[in-house]
Amino acid sequence: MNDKERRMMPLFSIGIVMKLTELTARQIRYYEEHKLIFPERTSGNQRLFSFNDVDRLLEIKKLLDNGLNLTGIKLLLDESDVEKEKLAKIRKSELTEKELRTILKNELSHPSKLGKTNLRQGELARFFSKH
DNA sequence: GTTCTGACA
DNA sequence: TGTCAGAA
Repeated sequence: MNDKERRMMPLFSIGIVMKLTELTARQIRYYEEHKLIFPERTSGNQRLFSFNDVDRLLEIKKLLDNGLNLTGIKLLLDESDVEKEKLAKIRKSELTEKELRTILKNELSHPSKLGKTNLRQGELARFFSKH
């Protein structure tokens, strides 16, 4: 079982997640209604949260403190997920030279969080020295 | 005892 | 968002 599968595994009850995130059950259910998290359900219809869900909830909590509304947070989280996949591929060297060039080109014209927080300096430097 | 959905002074 | 009801 790889890391991705581990992070997606449904493990925690809402009670556990409440303690882990210091959010109320009401808030957690509300965020699910608004498609910010996707917990599984037990045969008895009780929510089961993954490590990923907990991570997202902690991020949501932080973003809420910074004054963002749920819509903005959803956009950021979705975008963040896309970038995480890019990084995962880059780390596993699954990208072809052509794809690497495309990503770099896009980053130069439309800088995203890839070049700010997600990408570490070393990784960015690697792009430039690659060719 | 815990969690679920729906509703609202 | 908090909280209560009624059910699972």
